[in-house]
Amino acid sequence: MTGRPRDPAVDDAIRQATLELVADQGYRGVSMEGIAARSGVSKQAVYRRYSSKGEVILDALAAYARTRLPNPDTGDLREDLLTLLEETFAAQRGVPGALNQALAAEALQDADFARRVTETLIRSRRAAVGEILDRARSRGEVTYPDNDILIDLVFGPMWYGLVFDATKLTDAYAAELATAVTTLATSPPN
Amino acid sequence: MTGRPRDPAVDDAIRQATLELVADQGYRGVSMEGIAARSGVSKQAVYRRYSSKGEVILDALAAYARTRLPNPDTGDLREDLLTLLEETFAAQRGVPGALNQALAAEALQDADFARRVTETLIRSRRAAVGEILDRARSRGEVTYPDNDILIDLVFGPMWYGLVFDATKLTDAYAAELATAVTTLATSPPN
Amino acid sequence: MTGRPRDPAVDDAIRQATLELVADQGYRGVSMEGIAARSGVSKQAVYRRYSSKGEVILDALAAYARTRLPNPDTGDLREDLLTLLEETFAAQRGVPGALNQALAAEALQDADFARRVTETLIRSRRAAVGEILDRARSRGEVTYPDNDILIDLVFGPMWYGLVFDATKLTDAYAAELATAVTTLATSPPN
Amino acid sequence: MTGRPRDPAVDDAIRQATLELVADQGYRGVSMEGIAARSGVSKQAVYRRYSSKGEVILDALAAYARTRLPNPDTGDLREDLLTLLEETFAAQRGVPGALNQALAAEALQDADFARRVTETLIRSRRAAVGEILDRARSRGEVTYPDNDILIDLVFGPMWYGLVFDATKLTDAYAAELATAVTTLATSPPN
DNA sequence: TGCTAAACGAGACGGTACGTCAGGTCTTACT
DNA sequence: AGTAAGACCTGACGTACCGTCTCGTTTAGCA
Repeated sequence: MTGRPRDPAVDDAIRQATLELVADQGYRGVSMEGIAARSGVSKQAVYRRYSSKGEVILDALAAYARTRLPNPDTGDLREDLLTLLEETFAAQRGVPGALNQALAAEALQDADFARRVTETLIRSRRAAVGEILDRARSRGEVTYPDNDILIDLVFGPMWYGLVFDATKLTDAYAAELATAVTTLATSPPN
Repeated sequence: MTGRPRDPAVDDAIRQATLELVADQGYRGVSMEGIAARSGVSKQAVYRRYSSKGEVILDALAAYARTRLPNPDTGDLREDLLTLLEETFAAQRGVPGALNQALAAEALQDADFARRVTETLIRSRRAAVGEILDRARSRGEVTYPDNDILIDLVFGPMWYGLVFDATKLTDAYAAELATAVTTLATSPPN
Repeated sequence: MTGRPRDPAVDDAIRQATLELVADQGYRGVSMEGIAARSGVSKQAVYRRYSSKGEVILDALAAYARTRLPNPDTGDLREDLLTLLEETFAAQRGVPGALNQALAAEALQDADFARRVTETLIRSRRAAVGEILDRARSRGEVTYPDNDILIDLVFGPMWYGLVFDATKLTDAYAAELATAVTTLATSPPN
Repeated sequence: MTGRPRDPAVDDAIRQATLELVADQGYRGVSMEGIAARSGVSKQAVYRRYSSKGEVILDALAAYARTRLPNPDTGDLREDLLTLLEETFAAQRGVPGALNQALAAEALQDADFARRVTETLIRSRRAAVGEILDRARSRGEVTYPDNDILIDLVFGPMWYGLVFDATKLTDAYAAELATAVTTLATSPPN
């Protein structure tokens, strides 16, 4: 039942090759064939681990996310949001951005995959913002009743940017967005 | 000297086949090969008109957009936004939604195409919201200084939804979003 | 120094699976992978015993041949040849025929293997005919000077048939061939 | 209805590459992939013309055969047979021999293909010998009643040799075989 | 020139078979 | 009892083909 254990070096090589390919050529340049070739690994070895291109990308991205999920707690809502957005946007301007674009491209082609992504990645990112809001709410900062819509307002523009113009995601834009969301969240109830 | 004029029936057949394919099978089911086959037209005839799959989709979508760009003017900001969002979301749940998803998928794979889409489609949609805001501003309703970020907050969540879960774009969600943006736009300056 | 002895049940399972596969699906259906799978034995266990597919087949066939090498001695050349050909052809219409075809296919792809087959199988089959001829020669029946060519005329048509049309190898054909070879062998010298 | 005509240069390149591969590496070295690669042609172009490896080889061989089917007519049976056998064996020692081996290997794996080969190649080769025999028969040389078995005795040993030892097919062997078959064909009826 | 039909090179797709190798477990014989 | 050799199973691995597909281009001929 045991058999030869999977070679961790192979796992790493696949992930590494995926990162390189996405970074170099974007989603268009990524193929199962190409990943295998670049990583010096057989196609079998790739397909044994992942059933599709999307899974490879999702896993590569998850590996990133595992190491650094920002969860600032400065005691000030706007500051927290700003920190999170700046860090997140900074990442989106690099390799993780390309990975996210690839992920989105896959999700657009496969509803099932989209659901998997939501459950794997999106949920935890949303939870991070949720916690920031909840903390601020317990401090009495937040008056807006609905967390969900606030979270959509935080991430929606990011994906909008990723799809059509990733260069938009600057620190300045993070500041504007943080201000807007904070303003809304703390607006006096009518 | 001019030669045989292009057959408009061919144009229509291509557009029609594109719509059908997107409607039936989503972006994954769309290919230049398939469009030609379904429309009963040669591949050459397609490539003579469009340089890529993206262009076909963009054109098919532009044809839609030309006919119905909502620009409500009820005299009330929230009402205007709500109307626009409801109409837009309704469309996104149908064929234009699938087209937009296809468009996004293409844009994610080709930065140049993304720019073209921005200039062709996105700009005019944003302008529509900009006009709504400007009218409200001239009525004294809007206090928030920055139109751009408000527009991002209107459209960002829509694309976010299109990528990961199109069913999210309900009338109820339109209402929540309209409320949120209106609240922010009309929040008292500090 | 000694280690665990090889399990004879494994030997049997391999041979049995090989026979079944050849019988069911012919040479095309035979693969080392398949033999291992069908016999419920690991690939290692097969490769430990045989270095190639050809060796497996050769061994399976040798097991057959060991049990029944016809060597009729009726006191009449034609009768002897007829008996031998009928028995041989009868076998060729069954599993041993499929094995011989597989053997030929391997031999055609590997000259070394062809030589091994010649030394293992072909030589003894030829010897059997050689003895029939020698006995007839000692009775004064055979006048033709060259045994080798006579033996080629006995077996050549069989392989010709195995390659292109195994159904040809009927009793009637055995009779015609026995007659022809006998006629030649006993033809008056000029 | 017309479409672009097939490029004859592609046909030639495929045939040429096939010949080279068979000559260099034998049947084992021949693959559809390899043929395409060596000929500098796409796999599609090969599959468009031939449904299998066997068809490629059959066609390459047919092209050979078309140019030189020996049909000697010296007025003497043995002389005719000898000429035909010498020429045929000479060819078998070269590229056509390797092609014939490849053909046989395919035929052994696919009964349908074997039938096709029989109808395409084998039949005409047998007919050539049949004509020689018929001419001799009309001269009163041949007394043996059955052409078919005589033809089997001519070709059987050749295929026997091709399968297990192609070096056997020398001029000396051709002479022995010609003598044997002539002797049988002209043996006095009993 | 527009248009259809089909060929073409390129290369990804998902899969199979080859022969090898790495981790375990189990069986024998020699200490 | 302890140890070492080797059989054996499971399953991973790189290599090489398989036959199919789509892409974007090209070539011929009809309208």
